[in-house]
Formats: sequence, C-alpha cells, structure tokens
Amino acid sequence: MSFIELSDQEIQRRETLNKIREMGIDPYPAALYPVTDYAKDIKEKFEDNKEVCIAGRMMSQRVMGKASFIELQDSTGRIQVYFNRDEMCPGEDKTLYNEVFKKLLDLGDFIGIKGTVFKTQVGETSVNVKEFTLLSKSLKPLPLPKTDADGKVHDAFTDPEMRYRQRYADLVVNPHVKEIFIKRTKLFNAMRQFFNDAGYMEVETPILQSIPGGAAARPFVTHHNALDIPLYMRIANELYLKRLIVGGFDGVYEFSKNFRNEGMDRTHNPEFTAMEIYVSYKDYNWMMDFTERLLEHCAIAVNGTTEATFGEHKVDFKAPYARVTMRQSILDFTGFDIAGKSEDELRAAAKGMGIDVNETMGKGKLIDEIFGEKCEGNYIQPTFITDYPKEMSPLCKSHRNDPELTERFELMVCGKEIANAYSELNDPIDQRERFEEQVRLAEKGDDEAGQFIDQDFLRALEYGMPPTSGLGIGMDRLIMFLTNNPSIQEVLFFPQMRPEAKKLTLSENEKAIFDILSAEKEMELNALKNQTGLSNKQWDLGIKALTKMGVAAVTKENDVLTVRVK
RNA sequence: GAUUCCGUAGCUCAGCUGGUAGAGCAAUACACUUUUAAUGUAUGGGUCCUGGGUUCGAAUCCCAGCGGGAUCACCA
Repeated sequence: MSFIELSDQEIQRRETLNKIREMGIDPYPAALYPVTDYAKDIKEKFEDNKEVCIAGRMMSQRVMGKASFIELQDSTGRIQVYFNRDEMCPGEDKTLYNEVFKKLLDLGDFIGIKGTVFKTQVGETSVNVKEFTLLSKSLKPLPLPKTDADGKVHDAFTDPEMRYRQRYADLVVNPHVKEIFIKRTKLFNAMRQFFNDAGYMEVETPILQSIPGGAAARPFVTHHNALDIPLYMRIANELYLKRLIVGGFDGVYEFSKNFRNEGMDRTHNPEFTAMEIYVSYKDYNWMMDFTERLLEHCAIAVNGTTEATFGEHKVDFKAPYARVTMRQSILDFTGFDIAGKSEDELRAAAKGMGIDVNETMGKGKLIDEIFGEKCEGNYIQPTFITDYPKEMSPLCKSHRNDPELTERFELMVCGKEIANAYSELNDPIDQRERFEEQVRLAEKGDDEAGQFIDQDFLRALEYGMPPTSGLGIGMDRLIMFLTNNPSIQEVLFFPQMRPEAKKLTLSENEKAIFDILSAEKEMELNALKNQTGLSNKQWDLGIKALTKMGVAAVTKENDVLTVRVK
C-alpha cells in the first residue's frame, strides 16, 4: 500500500507511532499483561478502593485539563477510567500525562491500567489510574457509534456490507452483534452436552468426498493432484454417519460444515452448518420425543427461557410439539384428501389450487408442492409434520402402515423447516433400488435427484445396519430463530461475499498528461487537453490530481489558461 | 434470475428545478482537576463508486458497469 492512499487520520497515527518510538516506548510490547479483573465484574461487584489491573481498548477520551476520563472496553464491556495528572505524575515531569496520555493515545488503542476502584461524584464506577501501559497501537480509526443519555445510538455502524466485510470492526463497536455469536456458541455447547449426556459420541467424517451423497444439491468440485481424481466438498454427512452405525456405535453425531454450490440469499450461504445424529434401535417416533426435549433444552441454554421472538412471532420451544401428518395438514388447509389419489388426480387438484405444476412432476413432488404452497407457512409454533410421500425421501424407511409413505418428519417453526428426521432405510436391496430410481430421474433431467450410487455405502448396509433413527438440524437457521435474525449473514461470522473490488489507480491518465506537458514545459490548457485525447471527465480528474500533487500549475492571464510544469 | 432502492469526509448523513460540496461525531491546536453523546474557541480533511454521454458547466440529468441492501423466484 502506498503512503498516498492513507487518509489524513491514518497518516497522523503513523506519525504518532514514530513519536512513541522516539520516546523509547514500545507500541507493541511483547510481555504479557497481568490482567486481574474485568469491566463487568468491577461494575457489578463494586468494592471501593480495590486494586485492579485491567486491559482493553480506549473507546472514548474526555480531557479536562489536568484530569481526564476515558472508557476502556474489554471482552466484558466498558468501564470508565480516571486519569489525574498529579496522581499519575507526582514529580516535576508531567510528560506521561501531558504527552503520552493526552497526545499520543488514540481511540482504539489497547492499554493496560493499574489503579483503584472508586465512584465519581455522579456515581459512575471508575478506576483511578496509578499506572498505565500502552499494549498495542491502533493505526486505523474505528467507526465510533455513540450512545446518548437516553440510550439512543448515534452514528451507528450499520451498513451491512461493511459490517460483514469487516466483522472485526463490527464486533468491537456493536455489542449486540457479539451477543449473537455468544449465543451461537451456547447453542452448540448445549446441544453437544445434551447428546453426550445421552451417551452418544461426537465424530468427524470426511469433508472431501469422492461421491457427494446424502442430499440432493450441487456440490463444489476440486481436484486431488496425487490421486488425479475429482473430489467433492460434502453436501451432507449422512451416509458416513450411517456407516458408523453399521460399525457398531450406539449413537453418533457431527456438526457438519456442508457446502452447496447454489444461490445465495438471506437464508442460504454456500457453506453452512448442519447437525446430524443417528441413534440405533430407535424409530422416528422416538426421535420426535428426543427432538422436542433437545430444543427445549437448547432454547433455555441460549435465552434462559423456552420462549423466543422471531419478527412478529412469539415462539415457544417448550415440549411437546404438535404432530400432524402431511395428509392431515393438506386436508386442514385445502380440504383435499391426498389419500389413495392417483398422480393425475393430484395434479388436477394442485392446478385447481392455483399451483404451478407440470407433467414431469410425480406424486411425491405434487404433494410436496401442495404442502409447500398451502400449508408450510401456517406453522408458527414448533410442529412436527410426519409421513412424507416416498418419492421425496430416498433414504427413508417405508411407513409401517402405508407403503406409499415414509417414516419421516420435519419440524416446522415460523413456517420454515429446521429439522428433518427418518426411520432410516436399512434394507440394502430397497436402498439400491431407490438409488437407481434417483439416477433414472436425474437422467430424465430432474436436477434434484442424486446422480451417483455410493456402492461403498450399499456394501456397508449389506453387512447389516440396525434399525436406526436419524435427525438433521440446520444450525444456522435454528440460531436465527433463537436470536431473532431474519438473515443468515447475521449469524455467521464471515458470510460469503464477493471479493472486494481493487481500487483503480488513475495514474495512467495523469502520466499521459504529464508526459506531454513536460516535453513543452508550458502549454495553453485547451491545446494540452486536446493533445491528450482524454474525455472531459478523465481530463478534469487527471489535471486536478496533478495540480493537487504540485507537479503542475494552472494560471490565468488575460483569459488565457496556461499549464506549467512546476 | 427478476424487480426495486442505495453508493458524498475516518463514521453517520444533508446537498432543491444542473452553477466548483456541507453538518454532527472523529482528527489537529489551545483552555479546563470527578466528566459522561463533557464543554468552549480555532483549524485541517473529499477520486461525490467507476466509465461514457448531454451541457459553457454534472455529486445532481441520461446510458453502461461494479458493489451492496430489500422483495420475489429457485432451494431435501
């Protein structure tokens, strides 16, 4: 980066940095700083005159002559710190206060404070400085939102693009953003604890896979040089976890980063986190009980209550949740009974409801369209929708009472799916046929059908997999509900963005002008402009830049504009 | 992918029917020993997203592009 691209304030801070070094102060000291206390604790458990050692960023500075207040922000929040010149510098030399503190510290600098706790006349808990240390100099000014006496925030740092691209600055400046991510981690911890307490094991399975399976989605492709084969980033971990059930584990789970090469919007990021768990000797009825207990536990761990607000909705994660079959749901919202209907009857019914359908759609797809269009959005409170049509669920066991259905449920919250579970298909011959059917669909052009048959997975099933129930939860979506965020980007530290565009340097034009001018030393303005052949705008920018840098000057004599080299 | 809105100082934003850019905070200097959006006085700070066009003249109007937001479509 060249010096010229820096803003005024950035240049000033670099100059300040040099002054600090000249004074013999290390702006980036190596030694640890012996922190003993945190802002939050000091304020909550006030102890008059207690000696503390704290560290953090200086976020505001109010100098009033020989005394000053700053706000120090550490990981727990902010605390006020009081600097008194004569207490800090008892002798004749007041440099530490007058120079180092007042002039060489900038907002955003990390400093360490040793001092004593007290309350000011206005009752604000503060730390009276005995000794302070510069811990790390900040060269770039942070955005500086301010909160006034009424709690109203001014100059808030809200631009989503900047906040996502510079999440570090977002986190420093917006405490509520930090809170989202603290809750996110609490959710993962709570879920992990729940599974571990139940005796299930956290595992890791491959992210680079030679066959991307377990879901219908477009994968990212990469290449392994030594093996000279394509490898795919996983779209799901289901087939690997089931192999582990074959191997004899009672229950396995994984928080799985999945990658899907599809569109991005406020609910889809190319990489996202799913949790999948598989438990042997269970079925989907058991899994419903398990899921509602799990979510109740997680909601309390994250928010301290089973209730959550999402937009205009109040959601209660307290178990148990309503259970509705897909047939009943469609009956409830459309009056149409899908039971025993032929494909043509279903298509006619869907058309009658104003749903966009076509000839390629099978029974399962048609039912799914009707449900998605007419029913899904109505489930605000957590509701299990059960017994999905078979075509939609190639990895799910057929329903024990109806061969057209599967033992599957999805959990709907605020009209969105957040969990999906099966009594897992463990009949290897049935599974092979379903895979083959998917390949046939894919060849016919159904881009939602799987294109690969994972022979190794089938081999595993042939050795025998116990009856198993599996559950998948979209973790990003769940945390959106628990933190009232309608956008997935708000719950990911670093959502995927287009790369930042490079700043163009216009020095080409400036150089062109300068080359012509320097040959002549002095030229009439319009002649020079014509000779460069630049557009009005390019010319204007170019000549202004040159005069600003002081390499050329424009003078006006008798209404004639002349450009000279300086 | 479609529609629509937005892009101006380090940050948040004004800028009318085109006439060479403003405010608050931040910065710099001075004053001020319990303030708290500290205060007062003064000063500096701009590729008005990029490119092209219209015009005597464009931050402003037109076209194209880039980036972002929102809504919709798509989405096991």
